Amino acid sequence: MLRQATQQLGDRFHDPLPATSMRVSQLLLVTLRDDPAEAEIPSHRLLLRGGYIRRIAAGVYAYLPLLWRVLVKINGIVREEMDRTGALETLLPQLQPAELWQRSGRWQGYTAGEGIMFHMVDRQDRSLGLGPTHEEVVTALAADLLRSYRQLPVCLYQIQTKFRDEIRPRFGLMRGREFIMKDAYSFHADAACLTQTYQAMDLAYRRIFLRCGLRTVAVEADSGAIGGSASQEFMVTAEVGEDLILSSPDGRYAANQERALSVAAPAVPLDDGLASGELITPGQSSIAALCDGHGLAPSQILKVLLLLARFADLPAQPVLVCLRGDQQLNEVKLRNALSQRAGSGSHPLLDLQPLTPEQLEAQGLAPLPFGFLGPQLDDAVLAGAHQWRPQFLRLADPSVAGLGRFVCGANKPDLHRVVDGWELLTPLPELVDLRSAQPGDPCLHDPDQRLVASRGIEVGHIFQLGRKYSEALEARFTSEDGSEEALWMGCYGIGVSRLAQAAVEQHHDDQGICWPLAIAPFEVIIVIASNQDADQGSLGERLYGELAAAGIEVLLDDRSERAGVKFKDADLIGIPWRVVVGRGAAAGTVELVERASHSREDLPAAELLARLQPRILAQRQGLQAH
RNA sequence: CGGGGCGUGGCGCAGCUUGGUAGCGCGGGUGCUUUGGGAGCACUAGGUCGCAGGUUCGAAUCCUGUCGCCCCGACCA
Repeated sequence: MLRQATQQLGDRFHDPLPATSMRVSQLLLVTLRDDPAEAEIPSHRLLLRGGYIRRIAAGVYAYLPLLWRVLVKINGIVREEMDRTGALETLLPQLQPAELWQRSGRWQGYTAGEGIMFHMVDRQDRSLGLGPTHEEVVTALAADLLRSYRQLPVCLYQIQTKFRDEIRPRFGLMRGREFIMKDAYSFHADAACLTQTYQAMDLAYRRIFLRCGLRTVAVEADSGAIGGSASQEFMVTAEVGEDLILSSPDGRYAANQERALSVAAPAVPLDDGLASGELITPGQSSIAALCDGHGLAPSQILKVLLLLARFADLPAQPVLVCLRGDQQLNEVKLRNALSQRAGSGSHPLLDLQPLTPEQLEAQGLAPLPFGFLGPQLDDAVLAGAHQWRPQFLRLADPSVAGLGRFVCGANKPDLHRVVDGWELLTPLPELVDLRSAQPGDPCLHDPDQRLVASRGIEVGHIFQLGRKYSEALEARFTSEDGSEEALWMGCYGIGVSRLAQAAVEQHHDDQGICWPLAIAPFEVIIVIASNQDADQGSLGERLYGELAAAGIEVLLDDRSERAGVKFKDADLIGIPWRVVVGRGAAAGTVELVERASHSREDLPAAELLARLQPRILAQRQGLQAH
């Protein structure tokens, strides 16, 4: 009786072949014929249609069995390469006490304002957060475990689900509120050792992405909310990427636009045609209108932006920014400049927004002539503000300091002025790099090189953190000379679930996904064209057993569907190699098709393994390092 | 958070303007036929039209509120 029951179960749960093989009939494969309305970009559509993911809530997805196999493979590659660097795998808590984050000074910044940390209060009234990253936890651990320079360096890593309450989750796994990330943290006795590990991670990352079959580019990056000095991002190049990459054609420079530096194109000199002093500009409140009205070039105009910065535990700070008229404000650079000036540890920047007439009114201040503002705008306009600091923080991009004569607002409606030189302005703003580098700008390293734009999906980011967290959380060790010092730290992330989708974005066609073999859920799919045909059935089964026994990850489409359905599904889910057992089965021949190239050949079934195995072994290596 | 859009069977959608008690395609089930690129015919199951109020003899449809989801933006006025 028991034996009979086990036999019945046998078909379904006790396939005698290795676990690397699988029958489609038992895979719970649910593909969609129509494009789901929610998906915009190809990779998102294909993952939904191919039965890889299902949405559970905004930015929250179930990873179905096929995708899980992909993720496990990516994790495997990540693990091998991290282990190769000597890093140690761990698993850290997702539920983290507020206290740790308060000690690092990030609790407010991550929970208030545009904060991205999910947080809650437990029944004992303790505040907790769901980990968006693990610097605090790992540094606290390091403080506990690391005492002597003899234990250093050490690197811990984990592959873990992270939580971020994104302003706008989008594109499926690309920007989710829950996602899988590999994060690593290294600890060192000195900066030189940190640099060494940082470089080792750079190499490990390049290997990881090559092995995953991804074309990536490494770019200089802003270190953002994580903090620290040097930082580099790894971008999967793709049209739909959310990041703008600026790079030089000679390959010597590449940076995220948030961070990119360039030489501003020279300004057009302002000739003497315009008299110095007041310039009547009725209704000309924009750069474009001003240029049209007076035959000016945007680079001859100095524009003024007013913003309001809110810091924790400080009055709101009005900010006056001067930029050349043809340049764009880089908000990331501005935020960094503001954070530095406020002492980001104790007073993190919570919010930065353009100053509005409504806000002025709410402060009990007189309206300002927006569109006609100039750098000389007096602090007196802020006098009597209810909650603001009554002085502007005045910043200017260096490109304005190079201007000779220029036009700027006169701080009166419908009026600008022509100024003979930057040094005539009072009070003189502080010069800080605030402009966005643009495609076409000359490069710093070689002005003959012009920046070129491309788009990328950030799949990895490495940072030299320095001692920011170890100092805040008092993670110290005893150095060789007996003194107590804060640990030097680095941190290194890879978005595993994002990487899986980025791979689809880079490898697909009209019919579906074309997985790089190294991360494909299966390496080969055997399609039995007609289940009714005994020859096909038995040959398909035989090849299935043969490939599986040879250690190849093989999927057998044994469903009683029509051949067309199976072909469509095979293309959609994107298994790299397809073996069709069809009309030639009786004569012992099969068809071998490569998914990505569509190349096909007929061959005797007896030769299949010998033909396929070398290619699969080669493709498991991923892209070759160049 | 600002703007726009959408919530109708598992998926994709129509119906709403002009209220009268729900429909199409795909998918599911059964049967017959078919069988190398998402088959055909027949039968069949499945929806209190996101939710809550309101107007009305009567609401998927009109009004109010609310929740959810998607897209754009959140920088130069």
